[in-house]
Amino acid sequence: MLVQKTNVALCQYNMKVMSETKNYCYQYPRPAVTADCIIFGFDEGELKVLLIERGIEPYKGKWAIPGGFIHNEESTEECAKRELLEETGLENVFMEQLYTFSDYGRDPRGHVLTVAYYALVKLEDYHIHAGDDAKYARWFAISQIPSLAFDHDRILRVALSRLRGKIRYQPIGFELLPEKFTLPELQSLYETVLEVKIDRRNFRRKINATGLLIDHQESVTGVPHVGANYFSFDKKKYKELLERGFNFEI
Amino acid sequence: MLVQKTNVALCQYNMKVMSETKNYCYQYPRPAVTADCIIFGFDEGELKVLLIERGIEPYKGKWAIPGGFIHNEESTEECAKRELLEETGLENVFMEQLYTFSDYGRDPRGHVLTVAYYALVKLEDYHIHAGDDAKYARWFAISQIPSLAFDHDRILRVALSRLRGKIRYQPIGFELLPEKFTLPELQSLYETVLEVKIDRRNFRRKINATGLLIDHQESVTGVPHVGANYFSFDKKKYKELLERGFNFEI
DNA sequence: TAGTCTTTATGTCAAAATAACACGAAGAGG
DNA sequence: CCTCTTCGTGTTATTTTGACATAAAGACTA
Repeated sequence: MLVQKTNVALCQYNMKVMSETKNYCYQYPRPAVTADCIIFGFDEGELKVLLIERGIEPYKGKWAIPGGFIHNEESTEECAKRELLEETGLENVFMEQLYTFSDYGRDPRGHVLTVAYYALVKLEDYHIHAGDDAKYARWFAISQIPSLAFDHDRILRVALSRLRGKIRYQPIGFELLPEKFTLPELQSLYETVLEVKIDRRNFRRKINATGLLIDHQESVTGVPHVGANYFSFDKKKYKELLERGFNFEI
Repeated sequence: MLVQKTNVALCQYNMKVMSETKNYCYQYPRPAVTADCIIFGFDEGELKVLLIERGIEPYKGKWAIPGGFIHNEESTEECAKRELLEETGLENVFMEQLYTFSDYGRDPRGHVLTVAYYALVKLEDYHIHAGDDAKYARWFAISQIPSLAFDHDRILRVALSRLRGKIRYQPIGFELLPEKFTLPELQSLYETVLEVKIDRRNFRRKINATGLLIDHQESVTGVPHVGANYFSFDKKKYKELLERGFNFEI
């Protein structure tokens, strides 16, 4: 009788646990899965990253890369896009998978596998949408990143190295500039990301050689010197060239 | 009393389920996680891939990329290495993370997230160790790959495109050749992987310019023509140059 | 043993790409 | 109107690339 009573209590406990907190049971252990997204921006000659301040444990109060656990039946890419939208209000930005981090011990809550993405945003777009969660989100210049939660320092380093490697061989730099930009801006972006100094004339020659910039015949005004010309990137032409085996390279 | 009896039965069932088959319960659903590995080899002027024939459902009888579910507290990289060892007996080969696939619906068993890796093996090593599971594993030339289980066709395409992109900018081709190889062999590898024809003299000039080949002053014998010289790749020197900012490029 | 066959190793030249370099013009502000 | 700042442009020397042909060596055969 005692046994039976114990069983019943245990059973009720099991039921409660299963129905309220642990509905999802598997034969083998599974890591939890998150998608995190390093969001790069470029402003005032500086490469920046959007970080959020954690409001809960673990690492409460620390800065971290935005991200979160995947929902049921959601792919990591959908998750990363959803998180980006929730955190910044941004949609339809350049986003690409970066790397998957799965070391046991990278998260104190247990085994957490994180698929990291990186996004490149035009800060002009961001200014319009910011607001909602803005209290907890902030742009940091690359040179002024605080120490981050989890292994996010490492993720950021990987993202930076990917960005540096990729910007030379694919026209992703334009994703960080306004729709219309000047050649000095573009050059400054390359110099900043790659940490090199480039000769202005040689840079222009190379860019022109691609034939992928549309000249808007329109200049910067209100500056105490001759205003630079506005250009935009010819995405359509690039796609055509791509299909014919063209390789972008700066 | 009836309720109580029912409860007890249910409880016992719960206990059984939890202890025997579903020990691992979580508050939110989690995808299962696998690590799969595309194993490339190069032999007789052909790029090859090691596939295994599935012995169980789903896709029983179909060819697939080797891989499996991660164990408790295991990282995906450890898992990929373990699977590689189990399937082929190979250790200490070049292996790199490729991409993570997580679309719901890519596996009929439910939500399965796969972190794909690719490995480059020297077939001379492989011949020594092969045996155990060899009945179910087979090398396929890239041009003769059958249709594969799950979304493994897609994974293979991604791996091929990564290999093609990377072989030009990093010295990974050497991982596919024996320790000592000839320049004609190396050229044939590049021609095969990149699907281009390269001028022999220009190729040699470029390779020599890197200064990364060690000449073994030793030639192929037993061929009805002048034997090609053996070289090996100077890994130590490459690492030194890397740290000084050197960029490998063919 | 001389001839044939196959594949290796090598150098030059023309064309293209890159790196280095300086000055005049335009706009704003004092 | 003078000054300051940054934009836009062209030439030359150097380096890199791509195209191309011939002589020598080893094995087999007649």
